[in-house]
Amino acid sequence: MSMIRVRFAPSPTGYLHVGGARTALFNWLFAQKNKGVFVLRIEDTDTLRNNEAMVRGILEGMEWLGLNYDEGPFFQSDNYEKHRAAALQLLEAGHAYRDFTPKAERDDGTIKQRVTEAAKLGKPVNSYRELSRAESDTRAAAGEPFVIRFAVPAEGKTNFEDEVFGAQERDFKDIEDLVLLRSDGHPLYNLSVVCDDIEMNITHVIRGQDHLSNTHKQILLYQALGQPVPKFAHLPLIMAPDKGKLSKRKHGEIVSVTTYRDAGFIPDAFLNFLALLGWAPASDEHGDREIFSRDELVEAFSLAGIHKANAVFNFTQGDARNWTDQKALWMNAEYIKTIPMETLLPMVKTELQHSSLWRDEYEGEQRAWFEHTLTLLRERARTLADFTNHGRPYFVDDISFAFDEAAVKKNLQKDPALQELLPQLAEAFATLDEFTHDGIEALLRKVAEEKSVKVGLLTNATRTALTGQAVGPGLFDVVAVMGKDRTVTRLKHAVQLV
RNA sequence: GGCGCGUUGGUGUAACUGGUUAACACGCCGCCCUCUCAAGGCGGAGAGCACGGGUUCGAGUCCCGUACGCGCUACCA
Repeated sequence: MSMIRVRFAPSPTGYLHVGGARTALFNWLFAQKNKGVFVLRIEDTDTLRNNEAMVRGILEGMEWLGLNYDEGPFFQSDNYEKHRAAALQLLEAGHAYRDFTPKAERDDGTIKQRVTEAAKLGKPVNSYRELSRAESDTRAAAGEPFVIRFAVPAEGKTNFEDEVFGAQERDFKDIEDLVLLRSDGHPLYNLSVVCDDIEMNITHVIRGQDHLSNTHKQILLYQALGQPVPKFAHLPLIMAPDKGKLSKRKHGEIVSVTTYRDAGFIPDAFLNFLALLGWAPASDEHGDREIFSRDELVEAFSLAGIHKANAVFNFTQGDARNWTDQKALWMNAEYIKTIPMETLLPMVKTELQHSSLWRDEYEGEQRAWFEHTLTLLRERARTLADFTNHGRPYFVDDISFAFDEAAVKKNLQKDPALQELLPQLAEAFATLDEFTHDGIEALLRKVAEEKSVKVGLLTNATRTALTGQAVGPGLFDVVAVMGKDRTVTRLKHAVQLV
C-alpha cells in the first residue's frame, strides 16, 4: 500500500487560529500514528490577503507547538499555472464552460437575492452552459471576459464515506456550477485544493467540517480530472461560548496560538487540551485519563474517536484570571507541576529572561537552589508567567516586588504587636545557625512561645514580609529559600508597613 | 429560501452490536489538613440524555417529525 500522506492547509491570516491548530494537530497525529507524511501548504490563492507577514504567524504557531512537517511549506500560489492548465483541460474535455456574464452583474448585491429566488424554482441554469463551443471560442478570442465554470452533470449524485460523519450523498441538482477560474485567469479555491492534493499525493484529507459540503464539488473535480479520490475526515468546529464563530475580530487574541505561548503555556499541555476538544481515546483502552503526553496521544489517536458535534471553547472575556478555557489552564498547571525538572527549567529560564529576572548562576553554582525554588513554586503555578508573577520576590535581592494590599492588611496590619515582633524575629534569624526548614520552624515556634503569640501570626506576617503575598509555599521552605540576609532585611523593612 | 451536518449536567467528553440508581475531567459549593493559599485530601450539588411521537418486554442508544445551532449556497478560503 502506498504511504499515507496528509496535509494542513491554512490560509495566511497572520496567526494560527486555535481551530486551525487542532486541525494541524489531528493531521500530525494521524501521520505520526501511521508513519505517514505530513505536508504543510499555505492556501494563498487570494492574493489580496497574502503576504509574508501573514504566513509568519502560522509558522510560528506550528513551531511552538512542535507540529513539525515533513514537506513544505508549499505555497498554493506557486502552482497557479498548473491549476489554470487543469481548468483548461476540463474546458477542453467538455467538463467546464465559459461564462460571459459581466462581473459587475454578479457583484451587485442583487445576486444573492437572485440565487435565492432561483433556488425556489429549482436549480438555476446558466445560459452560457449551452453556448456552442465555436461561439464560445469566438467570443473568447475577441477578448470578451469570462470565467470558467465546472459543468455539474444534470443527473446523478456524489457519494463518499466520511471517516467521521459517515456516508454522505448529494444530488447534482444541489450543487451549483462552481467557478474554476476567475475572469482575470486566477484559479479559485475548490480547483486549487483538488489540484494540489492530487499533485501532493494526499491520501487523507483531514480538515474542518466547514468543508463537508464542498467535498461533493471536489469529488466531481477529481472524477473529471480522472484522478483517484482521497479519503476524507471532517472535524467538528470549535465555537465561542455563545456557540458562534470563534473569531479574532470578536474575541481577540484568545483565538491565536501565539497568545498561549506568550502567556506561558507549555506546548504539550496546550496540545493535550486541544486534542481532547472533539476527540476522545477509545474508552476501554485509556479509561478516564485526561493527561496524554505527545507520544501517548500518537499512540491513542484514531479518527474513530472524533466527535461529531461542534465543541465550545469555554472562556469569559474580561476575566483576568480565567482569561481562557479553565480546563486548558488546569491542564497547563498539571504539566508545570509534573514534567521533569530538566524540561521545566529551560522554559522557566526563558520566562525569567523575558522578565529580566534570570541570572546565569541559576544554571551554575546556584543550580540546586534554583531547582529547589522551582519545586516550591511549580506547585502553585498555572502558567510559566507565574514564575515571574509569584516568583519575583524569590529572584530579586532588593525589595522591588509588589506588596499585595490585602495581604499587608491581613497579615501585617492585623496586630500592632508586629511592630515589636518583626525586628525581634529578624534578630533571632540573624543569629540562627541552622538555617534550614526544621531549624527555622523550631525558631519560629520558640519565638511564638516566648512572646505568647500564635505561630500563625508570625508565619503569616513573615510570609507577607518576605514575598508581599498572602499565599505561597510552606513558610519554613520560603524562609529557607530566601536565605538569612534577605529574610532579615525584609523583616526589618516590613515594620514600616505595619 | 435550498441542501447538508449536529443536539448527553455550566464546559469538554464516556456509556461494547438497545438492558439495573447515566460515568469521568474542568469549573462550582462544602469540609479537612495546616503557617497561608489560588496547593493537597475528602465529599456534595448539578443532566434523566433538545422536544414530541413511534418500534420494543426494555431506548441516550433504532425510526419519523418539530425546534434550535452550525456549515455550504462568492469571479473568499
